[in-house]
Amino acid sequence: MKKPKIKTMEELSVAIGVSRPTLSRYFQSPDSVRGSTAKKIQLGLERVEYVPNFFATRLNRKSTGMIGVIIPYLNDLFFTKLLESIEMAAMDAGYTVITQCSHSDRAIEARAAETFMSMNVDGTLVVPLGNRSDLVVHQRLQSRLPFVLVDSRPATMLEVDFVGTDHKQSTGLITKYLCRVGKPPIFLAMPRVNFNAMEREKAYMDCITALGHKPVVIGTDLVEDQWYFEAHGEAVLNDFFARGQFTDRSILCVNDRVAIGALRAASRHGLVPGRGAKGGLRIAGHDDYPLCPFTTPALTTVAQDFEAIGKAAVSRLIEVINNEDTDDTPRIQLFDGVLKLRESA
Amino acid sequence: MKKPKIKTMEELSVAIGVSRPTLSRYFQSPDSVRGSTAKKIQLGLERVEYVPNFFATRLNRKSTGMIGVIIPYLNDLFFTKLLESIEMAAMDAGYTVITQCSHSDRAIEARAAETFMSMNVDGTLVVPLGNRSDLVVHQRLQSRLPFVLVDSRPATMLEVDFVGTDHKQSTGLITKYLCRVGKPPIFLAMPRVNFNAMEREKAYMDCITALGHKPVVIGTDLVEDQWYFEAHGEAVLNDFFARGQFTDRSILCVNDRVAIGALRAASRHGLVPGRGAKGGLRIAGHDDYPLCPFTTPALTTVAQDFEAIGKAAVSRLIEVINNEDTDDTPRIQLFDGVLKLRESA
DNA sequence: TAGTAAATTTTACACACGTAAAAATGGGAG
DNA sequence: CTCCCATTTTTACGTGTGTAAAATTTACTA
Repeated sequence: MKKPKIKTMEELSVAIGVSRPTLSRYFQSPDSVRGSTAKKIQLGLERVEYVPNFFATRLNRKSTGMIGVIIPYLNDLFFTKLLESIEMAAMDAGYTVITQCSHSDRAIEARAAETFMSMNVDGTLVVPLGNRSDLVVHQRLQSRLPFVLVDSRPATMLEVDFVGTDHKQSTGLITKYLCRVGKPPIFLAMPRVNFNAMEREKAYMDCITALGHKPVVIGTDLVEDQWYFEAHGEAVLNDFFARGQFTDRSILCVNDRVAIGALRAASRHGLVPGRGAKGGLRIAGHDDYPLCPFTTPALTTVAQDFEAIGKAAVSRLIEVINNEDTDDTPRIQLFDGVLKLRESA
Repeated sequence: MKKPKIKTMEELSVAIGVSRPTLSRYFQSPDSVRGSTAKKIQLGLERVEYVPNFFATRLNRKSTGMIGVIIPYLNDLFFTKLLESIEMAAMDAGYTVITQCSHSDRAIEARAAETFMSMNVDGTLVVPLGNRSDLVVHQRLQSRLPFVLVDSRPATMLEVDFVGTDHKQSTGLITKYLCRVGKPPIFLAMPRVNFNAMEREKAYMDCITALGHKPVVIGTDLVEDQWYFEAHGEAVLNDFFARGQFTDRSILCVNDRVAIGALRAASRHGLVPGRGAKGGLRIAGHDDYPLCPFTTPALTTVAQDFEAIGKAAVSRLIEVINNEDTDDTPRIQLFDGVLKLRESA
């Protein structure tokens, strides 16, 4: 049974026997037309194939009901989790989410911003590329429409609404834990292109210094392509282990993906990191990447609250969209990390 | 320096001193206006802040230049890789990609389809939810606009353009390899909700039978929530290993995520799977999940060609969009898997 | 320098729907 | 049964841009 296809509301209105504006009102809220009319329209809609035109719908409306989300890349379950929570929250609030991935490319990120502006999205959530982002683009976006920064923030955008993890707290938490159960940890870092990575490195330094230990940071030089975190972790530690260094230390990795590489390096050298391990080697990460429970040994880490961050970002954005913020000071929301003790440390 | 914001092309045209349609033509192709005029417009654009309205732009155009992509869920690096390749290919071809994730929910998937139809996208690429998809929705989508199925296809949609992996070939490849180097493998499957999983299971059965061995399939019952593949793999094998079963067998897992769980189960029981391993235990997967090189031991698997699949899907879709297909028979493109020998088998 | 063909710019209408204001309708009270 | 008020429906115009056809300009030739 093929229903006749109807392209415009106009045609639909003659087909059903109601005026077009009445249909318009019905689609926006079925309650806004008389019950008998609503019923008539419903019946009519069942007999034909019609979908309203998205563009025409939004063209002359004050609000488009869309939220734009910019994500730096997809091949990372952290962003993927975050995005999931954002999309769900936005959907629940009745918004259509348009996600654009910048694929680690500032030009693509800029284009995404342009797209959002031209689409008149009600607001944007942006997870920046790190210091590869074109900050001018972010600034323009921010000055044009409701804007909330998520997960990571450029040093030049401190006066903007932000939702993320309190890295000082989270990194401090695991640093202290490691100090408690073994030798003070060294820090396996990353090339300094990522704001969060830098924040964690700094938090480690502060914490370990405060505890009276000497900080040791390794892995800040670029070894592999910078987005292959696991490869980076493995490569760096392979070098050290090969020279017999750090084989009996606690190693705090800047994030779980680096830690997964670290675990790999350890196993290559016949080392088994763990809490009560004989050698004293311990490896810990940060984020609670979904695969942590399944590594060998299972990775001890600090969990970021993806769920909470996503939800908070969306609700803050909606607040700004609705102009519900009383004052002008930027709202910074930082969520605590939670220790996830497993086997590796 | 704040540039004056200009909202419409009309305003822009008076600001620059050119007629509005001339601007329209300029934006669509700067070459289509006289050089001197183009220069004048360029200069004007540098002095003001203007972005054309996305909706108005597409409203009265035959082609919207957009491609809709539906993905079942994001928390899986396989889909993430595939999506990346699709987005890049589409972008290169000059299309704007709108991605909607169905988040394992048929209602969300249906809404995404609706959105695409109302946006008049030029075509859609859909990776279905498996047998949880609302097939009526897919059918409607397919009958309304250019449509290519990717990665997995419902048994009821065999007469549709499709791009994916040749699971018979890929699974056969690794099955034969395992038979060659050790005992004939058993197959660690999944609850039968996923078309690819079912195809691989069948391919295993056919291949192993053809080789004169008796097929053994485990893990078809639902143990954990069905999208936690790793947990499923671990739980199933834990049971068997605890009973001392299959500890000296080759185990072919339906995919790498399940295999990661399997590796975990092995290590829990003090088993070390591997090529020349003492016990005879071997574990292999399917997909070449990006983390395979970093598991302990590194996972032997069959690689799917994400790159090729994504590109082929996009270029086929564009072909259909441009009506370049000579005949009416659906075009099925299956890519071969490639053996990735690492340590685990 | 005038005339003509080609290229460019304008005019005018179309796109599909939102929405305020005007007209019509329905229901209830007297 | 009639009249009036509250809803609902309709009329009419707005949204920002695409595009075919008409008008103009440009470049070139004779």
